[in-house]
Amino acid sequence: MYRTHTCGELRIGNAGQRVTLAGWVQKSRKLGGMTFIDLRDRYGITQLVVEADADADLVEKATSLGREFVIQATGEVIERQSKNPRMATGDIEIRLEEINILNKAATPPFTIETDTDGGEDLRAKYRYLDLRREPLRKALELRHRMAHEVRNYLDSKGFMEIETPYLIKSTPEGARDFVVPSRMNPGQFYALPQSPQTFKQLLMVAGYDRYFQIVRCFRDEDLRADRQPEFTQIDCEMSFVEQEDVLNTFEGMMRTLFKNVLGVDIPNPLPRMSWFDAMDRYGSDKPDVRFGMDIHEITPMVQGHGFSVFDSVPYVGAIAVPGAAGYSRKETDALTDWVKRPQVGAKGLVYIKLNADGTVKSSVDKFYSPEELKAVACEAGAKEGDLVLVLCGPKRKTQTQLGVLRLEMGGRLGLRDPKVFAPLWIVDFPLLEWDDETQRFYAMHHPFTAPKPEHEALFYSNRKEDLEQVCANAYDFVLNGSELGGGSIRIHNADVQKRMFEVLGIGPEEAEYKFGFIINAFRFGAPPHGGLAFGFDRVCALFGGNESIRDYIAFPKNNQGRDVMIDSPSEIDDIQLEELQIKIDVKD
RNA sequence: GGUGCGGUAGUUCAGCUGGUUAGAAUGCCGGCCUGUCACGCCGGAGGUCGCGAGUUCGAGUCUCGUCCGCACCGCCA
Repeated sequence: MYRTHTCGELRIGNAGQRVTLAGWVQKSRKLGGMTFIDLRDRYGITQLVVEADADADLVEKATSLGREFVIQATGEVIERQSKNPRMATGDIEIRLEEINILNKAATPPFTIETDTDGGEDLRAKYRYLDLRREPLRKALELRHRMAHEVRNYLDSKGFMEIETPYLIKSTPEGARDFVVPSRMNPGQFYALPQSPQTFKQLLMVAGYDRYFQIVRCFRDEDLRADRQPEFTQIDCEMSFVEQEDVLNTFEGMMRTLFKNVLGVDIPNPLPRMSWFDAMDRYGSDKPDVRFGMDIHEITPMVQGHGFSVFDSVPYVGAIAVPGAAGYSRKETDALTDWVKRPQVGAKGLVYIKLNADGTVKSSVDKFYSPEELKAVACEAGAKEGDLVLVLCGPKRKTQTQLGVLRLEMGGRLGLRDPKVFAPLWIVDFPLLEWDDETQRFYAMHHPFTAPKPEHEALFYSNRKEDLEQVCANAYDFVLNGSELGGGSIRIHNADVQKRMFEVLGIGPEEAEYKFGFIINAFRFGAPPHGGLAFGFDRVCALFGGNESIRDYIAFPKNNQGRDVMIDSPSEIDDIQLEELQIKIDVKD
C-alpha cells in the first residue's frame, strides 16, 4: 500500500497517528538543520517536517528533494507549533521517519501554483503539468460534479442514456464536417457527428421516449474562446411532448444544477422572451439580461428635422448609459471610434448627454431643440445624468450594433458580474432565414424543426414574405449573454417534412440521398417528439465564472485547432495513405 | 479569408527619439540560517532579442516579408 491517507484529509484529530502519504513535492524550505516540505496531491497539501536531530540519512534525502519529485513519506501526525490558518491541514504536520523517492522530476518550465508564471502557450504544451494546478483541478472537479448531477436528474425523470455512433454520414447542411476515410471502402468517408440529431430522432421512432447522452460532437469551423472543434453536449430527446413539456423538464434540470452545484436559486418559472423581442430590445438572440440599458427605437421622433443621416435610413435606435453624461469629448470620440471598428461596423455615433442639472448637450444640437432632445432621451429610458447613444441604419443590423455597444458599456460599468445569473428562454424563432447571396431559405435551427401549429397554413404559402413570418417551435436557453442550449419540436409528419425540403430547395433525390434513412423511418410510426441540447462545456465554464471553455476541458485545442502537446494534427505515413488509397495534393 | 495585440534569460516582463558590456523579478546552482509556509540573507551561472531580408557608420529598437500565440470579425443549420 502506497499511502494510508491523502494530502488533504489529516486534521488535529489525527495527531499521534503514524501515517504514510504519497504525492508531489510542491516546495521545500530549508532552515538550517530543519526542513519543511509541502506535499501535494489532488486532495490538498500537507506539510512534512524533518527536524535537525533526525537521522542523517533522512536529512540528506529531505534536502535533496526537488520540485515535483514524487515521494512516499511516513511519519507521525503532530500538532504544529505555528499553525497556518490558510491551509485546511494547517493545524498539523508530519514528523518524518522515512522518505522514499518514487521518482525524480525535471524542474518544471513554469510554477505549479494557483498564480502560475507560465504563459498560455507553454502551459498548453505541458498541459499535464498545468492540470496539476488548483484552478484547473477545480474546473475539472466542477465538470465532473455537473455531469453527475445531470445524470442523476435525467435518470430520476426516466431518461435513458444511449450511445450513438461517431462514424456517421456527412450531411453538408450546417457546419463543416470532420471526415474519416474508410479503408475497407476506398474513396468513401465517414463524417464525425456535429450532433447526434438524426440518431436521437430515430431512437424516438424506436420507442425510447426519453433519451439523453453526454456526448462529444465535432465541427470543423474556426475556434473561439467558447468554441472547440470537439465539444460536449447534453443531448436530449422526448416523445409525446409539446414545447411546454420540454421547457419544463429542462429548466428543472438547470434549476437542479444551479441549486445543487452553486446553491443558487433561479426564478421559477424562468422568464421567456420571443426572438423578435430579444432582437428589438437587446439586438441579440442571446441577450444578457443581468442589466437594463434596453434598445429603444426613436426613428419617428428624429426624422424630418433636416438631419440627413437619420432621414436616409429605415431605423434609428438608442440606448441610455446610466451615469455617463459626464463623458468628455475625448471619451465620446473614443466611443465613436470604437463603434466604427470593423468588429462593430457602425458608420458613426450620435450622443445626447442628459446632464444632472437638467441641461442637454448633443452632437446633433443644431438639428434639434433641447426639448426634442430631452424627449428622445426620455424615450430611450434616460434619466438625468445619463448618456444616450444613438446608431442608425438597416433595422436588424443597427439593433445588433446597439446590442454590441450595450454589452461593452455594461461591461465598462461593471454590470456583468459573473457571480450573477440571469437565465431565460428565447422562444418563437423564425423557422426560416433568407440568404440573399444564394437566394434561398435556410433552416434557422435545422430542417427537422416544426413550424408552430398555428403557422402551418402560412408554411404552405409560396410568398417569401409569408414564409419569413413562420415561427418555429424552437427555443434557446440563454444565460448571461451566452447561448447554453437550444432545441425544438420536430416534424413527425411526412407531408410537413416534404414541404420543408421543398422550401429549402432540397429536391426529392437530394433529400433521399442525405436524409433517406430518416424519411423512411418516419413512415413506420414516428411519435410526436422534440428535444434540445446543452453545450456542456459552456455550462460548466459559466458556472465556474469563466467565459473561456478551455480550462473546463482536460486537453483542449489551441486557436488553430492544434493540440500542441501531442502535436496534432500531423501528417500520416505513406503506408497508411496507400492503404486508404488517398493521394495528398496540398496547395501552397 | 480579415483585424488588433504580443514574441527579449528556464519563466513573466522592462528596455524612450536607433548609440559602449541588453536589465529586473522569479526560477535554477552553491553557501549560511531550528518554526517556515510568497521564509530570509550572501554569492553564481544563465541571452541566436521568433526567423529572414532591407535601411543605416551602427538595429532588441525603423521598414518589408514570414512563422508562432491570444482576442475578435467572417464562419459556427
